[in-house]
Amino acid sequence: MPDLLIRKLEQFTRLSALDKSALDAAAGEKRRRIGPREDIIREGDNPGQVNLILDGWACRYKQLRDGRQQIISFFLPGDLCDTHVHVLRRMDHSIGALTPVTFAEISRETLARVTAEHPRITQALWWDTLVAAAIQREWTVNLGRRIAAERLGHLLCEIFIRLRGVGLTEGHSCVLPVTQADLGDAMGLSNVHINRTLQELRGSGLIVLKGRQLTIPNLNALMRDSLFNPNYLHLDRVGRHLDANEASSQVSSGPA
Amino acid sequence: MPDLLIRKLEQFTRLSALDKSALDAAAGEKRRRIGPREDIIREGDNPGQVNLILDGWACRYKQLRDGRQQIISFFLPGDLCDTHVHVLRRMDHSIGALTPVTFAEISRETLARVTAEHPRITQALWWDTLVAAAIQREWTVNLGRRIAAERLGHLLCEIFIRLRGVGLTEGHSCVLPVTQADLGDAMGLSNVHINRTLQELRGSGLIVLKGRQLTIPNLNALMRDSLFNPNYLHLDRVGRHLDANEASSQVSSGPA
DNA sequence: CGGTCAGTTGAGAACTTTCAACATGGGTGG
DNA sequence: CCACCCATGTTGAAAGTTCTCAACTGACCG
Repeated sequence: MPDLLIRKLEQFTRLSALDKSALDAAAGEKRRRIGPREDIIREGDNPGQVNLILDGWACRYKQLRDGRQQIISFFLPGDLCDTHVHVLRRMDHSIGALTPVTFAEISRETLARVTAEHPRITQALWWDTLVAAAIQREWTVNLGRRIAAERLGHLLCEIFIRLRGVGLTEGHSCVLPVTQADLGDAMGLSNVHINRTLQELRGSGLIVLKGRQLTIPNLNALMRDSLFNPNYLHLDRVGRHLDANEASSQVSSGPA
Repeated sequence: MPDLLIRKLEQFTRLSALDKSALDAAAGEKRRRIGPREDIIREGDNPGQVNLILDGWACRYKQLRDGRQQIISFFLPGDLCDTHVHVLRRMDHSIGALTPVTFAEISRETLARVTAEHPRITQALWWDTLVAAAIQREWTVNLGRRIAAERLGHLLCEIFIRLRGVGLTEGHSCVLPVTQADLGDAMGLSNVHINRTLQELRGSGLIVLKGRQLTIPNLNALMRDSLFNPNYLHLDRVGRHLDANEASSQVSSGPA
């Protein structure tokens, strides 16, 4: 069930029962499960269907010739990978699982049909795509201009808020099922420095991290210290005016 | 004239005379000129029309509370800013001019009409959008995992190849009309370190940089030393099979 | 001619990496 | 059940990279 995707999209706009069942059907077509460190798709492959993460964490990543490796973005449950890559001939990066991952493969055709018939889904997927782009931009700022503690704190804020948006937090806690080396690959830091930075954040009481559970006792404090501004996640319900009526209005199609 | 945009898009697919005149007309509707350090649009503003850079360099950027500043991407002549941001309510970053900039404002409605009537333009704009996203991802890798000399070399390769794609190079040379501080803001480095890194690149004969003119005597050498892999620019003419026939085929609309 | 902006230089400080060793915990085979 | 193994996390110390600060140069402009 793409419950999490639906939940995420409803942060932006309400979906009708029909919209939801269409997403349901699309996500039910084909399902796969892979283990950690396995790839969903590799650099150089021909991009095929769209993948919807149902459970587990995955990431985009790229490796340099000499082995250096950078995680470009995280995919959390409810995230769609690459709604439109099929326009390009080859993947310029890989997508791999960080934990065991269950995902749905949605064919291009199915997605095209769903969006053609459900303008509000189209609009919501646009929002999702644009937010994903905004996250990528924010990572540029994060890697370019924040020192290690801010950078890592910023990432944890982002992850917590994204997970909260799909209902995967409990109180002030959520899972953080990745290794410190993974965090390093994402933040452009060494695993050793990630370790020390986590200790620093723990020491100042900003986070509690034991095993794979992260607790952020005071999210506002962590946000402040990490110079985190949630604007870029665009959680301000642009589509709220659509809530009342089920009929969609003014939904564009095409890239314009 | 959006000649440069057309030239860029034709790296991906051929456009018909009709396609081109439609872009021409769209870009001719409204034109503005601003000086360096002026903003085209600011964080928090309501995104309006789509901007097409006709001349000069601009950038996306973001400022942190304490004044730290990061350039998120460069806009070169022929680049479109934000084909779809209107879905979002507010800009989460600013776009500003680095040099005097002339740009065309294309209204949402105009762009929607052009894409509805010209499927091949739609397809080409998709390609452009996806390449822009790929560039953003590559910057993540660049900031996260390349040391200063590689990072700067990588940027110079990218800029040179992008400018070459719109015909703005001459032999091994192109303009580089930004300050060292701008390069620092883009690469997450201090202006002092940019200065020293440029000297290092000059010293190894990889670049010649005088005034605002950049020469890369041996692009392959700079690419090798910077671990630059041009795949992410997707210049492999995916649409080549469309060249023969003027009629478009299999062009999707909507985000699927 | 003074002022401003961009570029350059030196030196010390700050941040981050590397390397190597050690600790911990869960899982597996004997 | 225990011994071992391996992945992950932790620590110390030295090395390397990058930053900051501050001064100085050169070019352009009014």
